Amino acid sequence: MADTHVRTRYAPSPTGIPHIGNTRTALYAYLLAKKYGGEFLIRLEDTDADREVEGAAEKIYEINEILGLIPDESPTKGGSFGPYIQSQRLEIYRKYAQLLVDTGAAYYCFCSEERLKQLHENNQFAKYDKHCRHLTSAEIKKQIDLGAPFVIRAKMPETGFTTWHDLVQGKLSMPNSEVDDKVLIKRNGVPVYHFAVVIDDHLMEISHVIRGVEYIVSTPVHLYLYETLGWEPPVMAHVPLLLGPDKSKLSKRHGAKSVLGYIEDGYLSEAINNFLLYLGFSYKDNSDLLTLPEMVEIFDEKKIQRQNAIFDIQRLNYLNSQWIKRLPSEELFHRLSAFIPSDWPDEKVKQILELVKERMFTLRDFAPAAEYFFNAPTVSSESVLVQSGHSEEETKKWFNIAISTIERLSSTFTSENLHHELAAAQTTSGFSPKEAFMSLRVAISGRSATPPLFDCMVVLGKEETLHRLSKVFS
RNA sequence: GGCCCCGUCGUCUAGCGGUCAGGACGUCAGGUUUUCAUCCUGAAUAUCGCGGGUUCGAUUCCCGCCGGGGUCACCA
Repeated sequence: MADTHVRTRYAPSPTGIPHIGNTRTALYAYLLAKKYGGEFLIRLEDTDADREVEGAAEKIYEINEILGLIPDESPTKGGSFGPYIQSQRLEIYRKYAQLLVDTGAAYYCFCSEERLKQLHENNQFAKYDKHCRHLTSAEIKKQIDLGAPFVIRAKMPETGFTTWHDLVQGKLSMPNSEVDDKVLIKRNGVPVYHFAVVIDDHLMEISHVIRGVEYIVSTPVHLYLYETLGWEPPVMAHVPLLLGPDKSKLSKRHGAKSVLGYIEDGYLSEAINNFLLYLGFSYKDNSDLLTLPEMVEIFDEKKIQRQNAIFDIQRLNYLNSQWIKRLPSEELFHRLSAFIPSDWPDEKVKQILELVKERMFTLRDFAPAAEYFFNAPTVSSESVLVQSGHSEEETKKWFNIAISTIERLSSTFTSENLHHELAAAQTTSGFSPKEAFMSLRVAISGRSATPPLFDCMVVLGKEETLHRLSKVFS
């Protein structure tokens, strides 16, 4: 492979926002191209205008942008093999379709939709009966002259096998008798996927076709087209599917979101990339945190699995929590902006982030964990007494000691000093450390689980800490 | 149903004729911590889908079965 110039492509259809399994294929295509110093491009396969969803293309580009899967050539960026939108290449396809008809590799089919529908009703698994395959040239001319609508079908070989070496699946073989005479050009003159991919992949000099295993069965048609056109076919790499927890194909039903959905849920692009890489791939123990450039480095197409992988959110959570810890504070702070109220002061958020980030699995975990720093919680004296394990009288006394201890700390309101002074006070209070500090914790936060108590007090500030402490029994 | 692909702990996987079948996530236990989380340590979890072969020896090779998946559009 070292002697072929590698060019891969991600060829989505703008029929919706691609789910995460789809994006994994894009990742693999990107990694393969970059590993060999080649190009990665995006081509929009919009040959089915009816299914097109407005804005989908933009979302697709956005996903690649977010993950860093930046194309060298694309509809928006352009390139010397453009246009990269199939609906703008219709003339090109027609030219080659005509060529195929002229050389006898394809033929006109005048069958009505009703006839085809009938065929399907008779046998839902039936292939086209090749009715028009044997039309005489006189019959064809007559129909054409009549202005009869037609489609162009591939004249597939009827015997033998189509065999090829798949980069991830190994040797693959299909009996030609199983292959349908696929429609290449629709009645409206627009090519069908099978035709457009072949033409474009060749014209755009794609060296490796990376796509999901659902395309394995249509590969014989593609290979037939390459052969009759006299073109060298690209290397085929059919990657496995992503399955839901119930082992069925990942779908919306499983909450199969797009990358955009995961970003909204507070997952970092780094973690998503990392997660996607390890789903159906192996590198060490599949838990290393890898950046995109590092992935390019270690990527090995031979290590792509052949079995479908089940989407496991727990692993994504793990990877995300690790990336949250690893990201520089400033960067993490920026990513957090979409997940917090805009009126929370930056400096305070940053302080809290340092305390909270090792407790976060997603960016969404921050706001609930930081909320009480900004809005004083309502704390009942009962909830404090539960923690203190002493009578209200004794607890009040301890709180007064704590309050006056804190008041004595002036310019030295640090975690270390608080710890030192309050620990000393606690020793003579008759309260155990747990009783003493858990009651204070609940008093200032309203909860029994928070970051280290004294750190919280520092973030709160002396005034606010005293205020919350004295409020409990007032 | 035809054709094609796949089958190692719950999950992602290592393994490429002789291994105590290894790691990671998750789970459980312990340690650290005034709490939670992190972190550290340890443990459990796979008769390698089943049944036949081949072989001195099969998770590794072959066959059958079973199970799962894909596909059979003028959708991609």
